[in-house]
Amino acid sequence: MPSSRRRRFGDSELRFADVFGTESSGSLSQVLRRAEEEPVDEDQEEYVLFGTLQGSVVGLRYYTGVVNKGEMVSLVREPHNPYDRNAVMVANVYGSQVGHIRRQLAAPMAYIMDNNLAKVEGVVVYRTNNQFTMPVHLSFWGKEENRLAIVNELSSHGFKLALGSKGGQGTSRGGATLERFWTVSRRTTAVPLTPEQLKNAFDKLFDDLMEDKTREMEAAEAVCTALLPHQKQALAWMALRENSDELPPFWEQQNNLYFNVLTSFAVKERPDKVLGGILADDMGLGKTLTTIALILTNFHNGKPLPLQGCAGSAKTKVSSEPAKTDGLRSGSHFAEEKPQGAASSSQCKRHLDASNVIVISDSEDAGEGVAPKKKGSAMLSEDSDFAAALGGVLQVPSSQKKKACKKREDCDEMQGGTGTSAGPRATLIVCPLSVLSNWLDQFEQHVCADVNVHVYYGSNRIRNPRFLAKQDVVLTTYNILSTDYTDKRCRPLQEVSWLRVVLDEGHVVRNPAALQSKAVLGLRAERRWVLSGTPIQNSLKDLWMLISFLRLKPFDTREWWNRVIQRPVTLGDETGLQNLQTLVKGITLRRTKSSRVGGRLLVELPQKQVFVEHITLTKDERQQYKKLKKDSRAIVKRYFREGTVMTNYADILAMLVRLRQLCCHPQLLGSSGTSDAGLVGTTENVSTPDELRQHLVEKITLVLSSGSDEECPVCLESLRQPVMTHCAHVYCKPCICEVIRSEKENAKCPLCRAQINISELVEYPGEQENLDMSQDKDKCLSSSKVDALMIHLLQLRTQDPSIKSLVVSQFTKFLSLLEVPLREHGFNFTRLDGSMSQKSRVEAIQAFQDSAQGSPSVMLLSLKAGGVGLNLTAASRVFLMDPAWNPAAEDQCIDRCHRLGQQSDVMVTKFIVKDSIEENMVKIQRKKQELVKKAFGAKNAEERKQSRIQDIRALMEL
DNA sequence: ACCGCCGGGTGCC
DNA sequence: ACCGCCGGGTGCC
Repeated sequence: MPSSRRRRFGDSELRFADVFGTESSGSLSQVLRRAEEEPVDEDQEEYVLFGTLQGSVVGLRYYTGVVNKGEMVSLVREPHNPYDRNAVMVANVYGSQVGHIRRQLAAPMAYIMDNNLAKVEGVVVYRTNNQFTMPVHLSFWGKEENRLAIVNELSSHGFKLALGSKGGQGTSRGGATLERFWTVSRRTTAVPLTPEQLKNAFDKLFDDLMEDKTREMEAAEAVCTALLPHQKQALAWMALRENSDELPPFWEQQNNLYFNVLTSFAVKERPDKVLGGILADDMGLGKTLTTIALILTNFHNGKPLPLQGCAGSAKTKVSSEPAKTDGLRSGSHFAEEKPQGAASSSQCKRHLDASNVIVISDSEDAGEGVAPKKKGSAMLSEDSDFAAALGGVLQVPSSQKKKACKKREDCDEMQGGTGTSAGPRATLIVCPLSVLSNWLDQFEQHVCADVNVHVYYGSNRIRNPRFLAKQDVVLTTYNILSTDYTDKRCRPLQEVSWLRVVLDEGHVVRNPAALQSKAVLGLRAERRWVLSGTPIQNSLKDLWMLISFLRLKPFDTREWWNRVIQRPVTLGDETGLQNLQTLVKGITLRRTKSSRVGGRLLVELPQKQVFVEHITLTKDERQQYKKLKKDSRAIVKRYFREGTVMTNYADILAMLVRLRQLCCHPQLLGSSGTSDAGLVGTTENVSTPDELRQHLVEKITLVLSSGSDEECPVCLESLRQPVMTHCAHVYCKPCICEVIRSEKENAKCPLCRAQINISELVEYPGEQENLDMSQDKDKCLSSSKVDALMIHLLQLRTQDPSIKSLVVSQFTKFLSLLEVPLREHGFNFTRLDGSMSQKSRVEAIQAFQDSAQGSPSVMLLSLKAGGVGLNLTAASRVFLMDPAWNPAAEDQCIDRCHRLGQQSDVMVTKFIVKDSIEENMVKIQRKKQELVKKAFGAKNAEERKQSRIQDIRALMEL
């Protein structure tokens, strides 16, 4: 850049230098991403193509960005440009500025873009040999209602939109006249698909993902559980993905350039490798074990993790912050109860005996760099630390031990000392709290070497990045990750350079606006993995987060994802679908329980049978139910009449809860349950702020104490840290706080648009065990449902006392009520619910899984307690006491025992009260399941609201 | 830019 | 000479 020009255009040059200068690529992505964080980034699914326009890009000679024929460009408004506040900048896929839109056209475009009337997308369809300007093909996308405004604005500046032909194409060809300039080979023309075809295509997305992924790999010696064949395949594939030198999907090498087939973008530098991917195996196929095996086996180029091992210990060493009793002390009890090396050294020996003891001789004379002859030996010989790790057990000559110890100590002085190189060592695993203990269990169970697993959790967690980097594995939760992220001053997880980051249940991260998403995207790592049985939860949009996390350029920027993948696919473009499949295929391994390898089932599970048992209420129960239903209906009817269903949503939910409770047991309603007072009052007769607050606390307690699986209207997930607004709507605390923060003083409730602010939010006081319960013990009445359950349990005990059962309810209070008859009949039982500490959970699970005589035969389980990873295979009977809103939650619950390791056939009994709200719920469940099958996502806020209202009608039979 | 536009030089053909 | 025409300088926003 000549200095005269720099002076001349000083202001703007400088600013661009700031934005683009520091990094060679990706900076614009950040700018774009920042822009997209603003609320204007609505569902583009409703967008239609208004038309196209030929424009020109000027000022090419001032910028370095290049564009090839057919390449897509992005258009970015530059409201602060000193020469023209209408300026529209043009940038290529990698974010380098190419030029500006000519000012005459920039004027109407600025208006359109600033008022969010349309999204304008550019493609440089052909190039002239003009070095100063180039033509750009602009397509205008937006909501139908804005069409007129756009057409008017353009025509007032003398521009006219040409009708867009064959819309949809991400690599938009726009006007038919331009078709001939399109040279990149695209064989198929866009043929819209029917929803049915689309759905099938989505299923197919994961088909054929097995091919050439059947090679097996043995796990490192430190893994002492024998992997099943399909797990060895997954391990081989994962290691391959981590050591891969391949170009990411859609990149091809052409001469000395790297060319992106989809965006036509070419760069000299090789695009960053995408190390990692999505392990999308079905639940129960052992994603956790496979990942543990990966961590231990593939530290560097297929070599195992070098383990320190000075002492004679050979077990997973779990550490967490010292003593602190705030809720959860994951893992610490392992250390307390089983001092290092004591418990499992026998396990280790067993393992070593069974595998190869040649280890030592090999490791001594193999020297450096000898090609591996057999599994294990080479890994050991090439890494003295690892040999030393085993040495503790195998009695390596003491000189070698000492040497290894010394080395380890030295390494500890360096940040993230690895024992072999200066590169990062630690793997960060982020998981939902519910499966955290499962990870610890699995490390404990499957690893027999000295692996440092540090639990980063609890208020006294060690916020020291240097310390964290030195661990082998750091386990934390999404919650901690996002909480830390809000503290700008101390974000240890963000500071560490991880060898590997694993997102367990990765689909929980799907809303790009959520804090946890930002935190996840900010993590630094060489390799990235997403574990999820259901990578696409609701819609294709969900996948973007994951792709973005994996940094699959250029799709980690929302614009390119939308243009090239999401919109073409949702518009039914077959090419778009093919592209999506190629993309997913390249980075995903998915097998289901019914997948077959070489004609054989991947995993043979015992049978599962589901029975529905209809319960008839007693005369008394029926009468009570009828009365409550009549009163509730009257109130809901009134809301419908007044059109205030949404504003009184919490009240309605509370009434529904009461009806459901009554189906289970009258005592669930509590003291107020028997009279009209039990119905929720309106806020009208509440005057003081204190009263209002108290009132809201009662409401939120009523709505949530039941375990009703309400979703947060912002993140669409199950509620996390639920809070209630003054207008009585429930959200995740972080979600609604984020809304309030971004909207400042004018924050409105997303559901009813009432004014809200942070100080007025009412927190959910949590599950309180009803105290009168214990006093009522003796006069505890039974109920039809309780009786039905007891008949089953007693029968089972006579039939075969070793059979274990899960008794599941959403109402923890109901579980407490059930304890009474269980005790009366001398059942030994355990209990697992959300209010329990991590420690007592683990104890409950262990006790239940124990097969010894006299071990508990029943587990009282709250539906949402314990996450997906929970392993309750000791049970072969499941009693679902009450239907859930979300049928998937029930299935998940059943799968906790119907999974790998289950020895017997599983029988599930669902109790449904005849002629009650429960039957209506089942109907809705069924309908929803069909909907999920048919329409793929595509539900916007309004549709969701409508469907909720419809649900209420159906439930109340209105 | 093999353009458009601006402004200075110039002035029959 | 308050025009036309010529040719050099110049050029995104």
